[in-house]
Amino acid sequence: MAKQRQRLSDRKSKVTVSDVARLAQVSDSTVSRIMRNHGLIADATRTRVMEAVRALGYVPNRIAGSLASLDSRLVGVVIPSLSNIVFPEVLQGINAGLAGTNRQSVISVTDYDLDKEEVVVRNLLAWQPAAVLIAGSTHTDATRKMLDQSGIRIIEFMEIDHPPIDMAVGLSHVAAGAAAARHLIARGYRRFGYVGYGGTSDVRARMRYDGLRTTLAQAGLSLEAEVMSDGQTSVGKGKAQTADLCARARGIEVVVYSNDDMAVGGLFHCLAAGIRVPDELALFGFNGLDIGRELPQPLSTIRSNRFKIGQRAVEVFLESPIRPDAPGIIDTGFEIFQGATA
Amino acid sequence: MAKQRQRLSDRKSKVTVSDVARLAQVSDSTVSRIMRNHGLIADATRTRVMEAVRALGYVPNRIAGSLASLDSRLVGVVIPSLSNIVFPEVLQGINAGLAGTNRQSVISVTDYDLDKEEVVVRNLLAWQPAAVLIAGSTHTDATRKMLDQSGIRIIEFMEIDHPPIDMAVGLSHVAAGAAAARHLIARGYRRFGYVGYGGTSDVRARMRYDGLRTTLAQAGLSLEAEVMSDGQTSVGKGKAQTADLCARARGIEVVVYSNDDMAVGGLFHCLAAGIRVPDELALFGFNGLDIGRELPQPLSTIRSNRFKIGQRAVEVFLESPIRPDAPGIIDTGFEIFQGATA
DNA sequence: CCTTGCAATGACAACGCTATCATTGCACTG
DNA sequence: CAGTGCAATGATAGCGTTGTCATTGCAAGG
Repeated sequence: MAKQRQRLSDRKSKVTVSDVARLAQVSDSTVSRIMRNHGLIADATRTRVMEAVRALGYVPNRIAGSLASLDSRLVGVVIPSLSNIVFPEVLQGINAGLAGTNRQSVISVTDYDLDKEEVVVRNLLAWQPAAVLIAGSTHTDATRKMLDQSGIRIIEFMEIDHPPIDMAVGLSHVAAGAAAARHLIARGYRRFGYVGYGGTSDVRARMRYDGLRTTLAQAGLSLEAEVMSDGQTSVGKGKAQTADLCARARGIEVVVYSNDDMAVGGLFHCLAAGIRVPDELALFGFNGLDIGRELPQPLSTIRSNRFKIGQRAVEVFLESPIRPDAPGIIDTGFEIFQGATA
Repeated sequence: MAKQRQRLSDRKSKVTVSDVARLAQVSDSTVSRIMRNHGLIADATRTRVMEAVRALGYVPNRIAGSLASLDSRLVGVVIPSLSNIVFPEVLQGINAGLAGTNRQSVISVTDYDLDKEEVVVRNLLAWQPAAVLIAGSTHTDATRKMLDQSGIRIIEFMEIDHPPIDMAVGLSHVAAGAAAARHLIARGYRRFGYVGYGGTSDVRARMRYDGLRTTLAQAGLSLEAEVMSDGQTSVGKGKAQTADLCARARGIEVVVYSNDDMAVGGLFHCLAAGIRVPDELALFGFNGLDIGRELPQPLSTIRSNRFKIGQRAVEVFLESPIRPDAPGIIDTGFEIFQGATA
């Protein structure tokens, strides 16, 4: 005779398939099939079972289901930040792509910390996701190895400047920085300043910066003044750092910003300080945020398409859930927005 | 002799506890204990097992673990939107509260749609979360029933104007609307306009609106002009609707906005149209977003503390993971920010 | 009336881990 | 040196589903 130990003394009185099956006078299998809409079921049976489901308030346990079917229906998403609006925008694209699918996203935030990213990825993989969508291509070796060995689809989004583990969806930030330089040079600017944030932690901002500098150098130009700060982007920092730059440097014609938040702050400084934009000082951002377009003078910037990046990343997975032999890259591009500040 | 069917022909060659145990010459139990840091383990054994873990690249399967321990370590989070920056801010607070815990958040978005919320909640509960943090107190009956019957902690955040299922953490939006009215009346304004979004879908914006109107009415005043729009908040809408309102209404002294996004748009309109703020037209927002503070004139508004709301919501759960007998309310308050636009 | 074929349902072993109880071995104690 | 206590480890039955195979019952066909 079996021991029948009480596994957990305070067992939650959870309703299980068996409870439903008993009430509806069918087997567990039938209930399971009905809940999953899978296989042939007589109408009468379906009705009877659904009544039992409602009567008992049965909610299938996806944890057990995932274990049994070896399919969690989860898509892991790793982003560096929630306070930088671009990532919620990507998440919207991801959710849009996932809508109508039976898959669900699980989001983790790394705070731009690669060690934290490693922890976060390990925890994510423990949930046996069908794919991982992760921002950027810069990871610790251990992270990269885990992602690679998982065998599932790994979509690295936002940037395509580095060789991906599996697939990269985004834009070239080096190219974007270079394009900004060429555009501004073509518009006659020669004396450049730079205002940025994130120091070394925001790799993509850094790549744009590098692209900008390199292209300026090729034209015999340079950044005559820069003000960088640590931590998160903010309009406030953009404002303060622009004030700082104006105080320090003479004769700067145009300031390039790491992104639109900072640039908006720059414009606010100019408005408050009575600096005429773009005549006295021109401003150029990056991202093409909505707010930039609504400013009294539309912000000159480069538009990236975050929503599309998220959506496209999901599509890649949905179109081929199995990792292909060779890595690939999808360039979602970018677009210079003329605006009125540069 | 057992049948030993091959469950899944294409079995992923996953590494399991047993593989690790075999390599390290210990039992499954010991590996499990080591992975969970639970129970007494000899140093030598721990080292040997961890080596095996590394050698095999073992990642514990939390789905199996959750099923066995009947604890998913998940906290479900339901929010209406990602594009309204306030919700990512709450998420940050939630993540902050969860940091250092072994719990993980799972986020679902409803797009301000109560039917979608019902689906989303059902899917969330299927993952057997230890708690659900959900924005707002307005749900379908079915949603409310599911949440209630789950027996787990249900923290409704953002608003405390309705009786909660279990616990509500946030502020009274009716009171905030009323406070705005009193503040502006005290500052001498008599002729009010309103610019809002979300129609009926953003219940909290609606409550602020109601609080405002009621209090104005008590003072014998009313909203002389209003412009409402559907869908998501945006600076652009605030700008356009303010232009609209200015074109339509004469003699309005102050415009109250459903929130800061819209108000910032309003200020941009005034800047572009040469309307002097607050002399010709005063503006008053809601939320206390960072950007409002950095404007050339700081936006007059009411600060709510989204980060704190998220953090507090998590704390409630962590402090008592079991649902108490009686519902409760935690008022995180709000604060009028004088600013320079009203 | 006996096959065939198929729609409908049932039985039961996985899935990978952990809670529980059982066992081992060794340092002390008296 | 038997007895005691405890640190360390092992064995195993679930956890609630689902995939697979088996079975049932009934209509159609000869």
